[in-house]
Amino acid sequence: MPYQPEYSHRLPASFYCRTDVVQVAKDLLGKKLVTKFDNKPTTGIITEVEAYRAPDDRACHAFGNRRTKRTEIMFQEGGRAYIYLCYGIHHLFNVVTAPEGMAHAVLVRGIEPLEGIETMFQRRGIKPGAKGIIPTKLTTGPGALAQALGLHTHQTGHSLIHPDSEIWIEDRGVIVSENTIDAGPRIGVDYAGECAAWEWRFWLRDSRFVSKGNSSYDSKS
DNA sequence: ATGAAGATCAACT
DNA sequence: GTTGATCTTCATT
Repeated sequence: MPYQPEYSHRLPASFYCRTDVVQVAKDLLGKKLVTKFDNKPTTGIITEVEAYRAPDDRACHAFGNRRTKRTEIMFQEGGRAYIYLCYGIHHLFNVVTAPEGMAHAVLVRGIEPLEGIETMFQRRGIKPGAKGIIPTKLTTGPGALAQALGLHTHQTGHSLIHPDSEIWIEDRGVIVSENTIDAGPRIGVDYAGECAAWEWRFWLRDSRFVSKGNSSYDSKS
């Protein structure tokens, strides 16, 4: 059944705990991702996501329902952060979905910055472009976005629902119709056999803050 | 104890 | 288009 938006609130458990992670991934587009560390809010609209699903998805860390210390978090009830280190450098932020026992997650790959942009530039170690145009590299790509929002592996497992948590997602009432969403294969999962071809990457066609595969917005300074 | 691989990015040529 | 950085996790010895 379709999710009913709630305005001006953290997305509730009922949003995250649905069993169709592909649908949840699409529904996350247009939502507002918020972190508030050290009383510095940084926020942005989610523009690009990928779905991962155990047990049948070979690209998922929990493929075959493999439980390890790292993947354990994905088996918990939806509405938590799963953050892990990639290539020894990048902290990738995922949203855990589905009820307890189903290891599903959505990787957030891009946001359009809204608030706390100064803080994001500082964390990223880059400067604003000419005329105040925000360079897409500020928050495009999962490693970049996590750095801009101050997300780190030590926050893995943190709740997105609990009123005191420092990471959450809001519905601002942005309507994303199906025909403004594009889909394609996930990035960097060529090793995953036939699963590599699944079109479980979704992005807002009209956003600049999308990592690749969208030729009309590539590499414009 | 050891080694291989990885849901990436930036700086090159 | 190619490559180096950098380190945790997991499987194997």
